[in-house]
Amino acid sequence: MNDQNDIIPIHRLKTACSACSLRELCLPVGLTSDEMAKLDQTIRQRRPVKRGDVLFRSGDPLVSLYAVRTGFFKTTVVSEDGREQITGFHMPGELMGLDALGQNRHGCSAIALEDCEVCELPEQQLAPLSQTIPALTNHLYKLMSREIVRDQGIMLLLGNMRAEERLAAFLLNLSQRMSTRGFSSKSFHLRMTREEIGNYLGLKLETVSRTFSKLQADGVIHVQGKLVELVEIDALKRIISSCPGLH
Amino acid sequence: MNDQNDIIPIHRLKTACSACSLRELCLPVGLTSDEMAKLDQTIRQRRPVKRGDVLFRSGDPLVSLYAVRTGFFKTTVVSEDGREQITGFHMPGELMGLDALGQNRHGCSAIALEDCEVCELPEQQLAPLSQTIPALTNHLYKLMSREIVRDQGIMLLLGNMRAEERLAAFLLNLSQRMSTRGFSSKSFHLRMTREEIGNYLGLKLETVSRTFSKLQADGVIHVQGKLVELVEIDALKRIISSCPGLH
DNA sequence: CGAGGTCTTGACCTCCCTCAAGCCTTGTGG
DNA sequence: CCACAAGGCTTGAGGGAGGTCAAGACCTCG
Repeated sequence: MNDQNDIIPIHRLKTACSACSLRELCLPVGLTSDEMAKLDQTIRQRRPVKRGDVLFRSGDPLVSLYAVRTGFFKTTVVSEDGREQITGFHMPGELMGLDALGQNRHGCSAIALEDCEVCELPEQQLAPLSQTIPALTNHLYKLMSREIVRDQGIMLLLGNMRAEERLAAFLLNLSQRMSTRGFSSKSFHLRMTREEIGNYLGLKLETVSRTFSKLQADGVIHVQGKLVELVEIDALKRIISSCPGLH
Repeated sequence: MNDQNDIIPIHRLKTACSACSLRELCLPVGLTSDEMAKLDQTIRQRRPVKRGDVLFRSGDPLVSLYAVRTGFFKTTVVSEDGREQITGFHMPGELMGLDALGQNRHGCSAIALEDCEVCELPEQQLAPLSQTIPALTNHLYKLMSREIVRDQGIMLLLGNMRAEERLAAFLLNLSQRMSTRGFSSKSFHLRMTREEIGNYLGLKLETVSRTFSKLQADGVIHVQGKLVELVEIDALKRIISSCPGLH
């Protein structure tokens, strides 16, 4: 049936979705190798993005959806008067640009926090591809839906939590995502500055710094610049689910 | 071609999507009358929901998507330790439950703030319907995408704005949505309590009350219990786009 | 008409912000 | 390879926006 897909041309081995180490996290999830081959044909792989580069800007017309292949991105929204809010940090295997499907314009900007590579799914291919791969439609629904759930979680964090809880939740979230990607869940490099962490969490950079110091003094984590080690993960979890202000 | 759809049975006149006053806001947007007829056949209209009733609960398996037909809903997420965050207030024509498509479980709870009616789109019909009405797939993408953009806007509000700005943004948002539905944009009833407003905006109810009083003292609005009149809409807009804390 | 929920207002307090100073890290050009 | 600049981080001191606690007024609905 799909035997022609069992042999992948050597020269594509390194880039094809079907051979990508992220295929279980990224767009191809749940596709047959037949379907994945179709996907491979429409996706432009391994486009490099330099640190600091803007992949797309809020307001730009939607050209493509982007999957992070390597590296780290942040997405930001900006209010009329210029206030910026970081809405997410994005790791390999995560899709960016879903918020643009509504108006065919990006609602946020994506900026590389380090040298990155992205895979590109042209918007024009989206409708035809959805027709030929019904599972993809469904998968995109799921991804968008998960994005909504994620955002709602952040709303809870911003609306209800104190500084220490926010930072603990942030670290645990990073830890969990690192481990999903096969990295250590206990120690990792932060790719973003204190200011960016603070912006994301609705705090000032000084508060982030102070809270890191406090967590370290409590023996819960160990911080050295951008290197973080989660010493007592359970204690971190206890921080977010203990609620002193609750009756 | 679709002449059978030009005549709508009398007994359905009041309930069919094709005759609904919200059809330009709700799911049917952009559908042909042919397509709308198909939609009409799968949607259960006018299911009543009593004030205080829970339409669906976070964690419930996804049965249907719901469109508000009349009345007002809130959706809430709850953290493990019981903290609640209101993630949105929902007016006629708005769809609820999109966040459940990811895991086939609801990620938030929907509670009626007054006696309501909802229209119900069974989840099982979603895939087949998407096949027969390609425009619907696209429309659902757009709705979900818009939800993401909306949530990002709230993140900006929660992360960056002071109490007065949050409340001004909240009132302007309500005003704009009321006017889209043909109601006055200058005065309306708040269907939610001060506590619910505060929870949504990341403030305490006392702060909401105080801020209402201050805005009234400044002559920008007039509040009498749940009745609000926006006296100086431009002044309200100026509040959110003036940023004293910005350099 | 009374009870319970809702709203307002005051007084006080706390958590986080602001401002400031100094240190550390990183990268660049002499 | 070092010097220096610039950005990033830490820490302290003080202040302010909003939270907390409390009391009383005002709905509204059985």
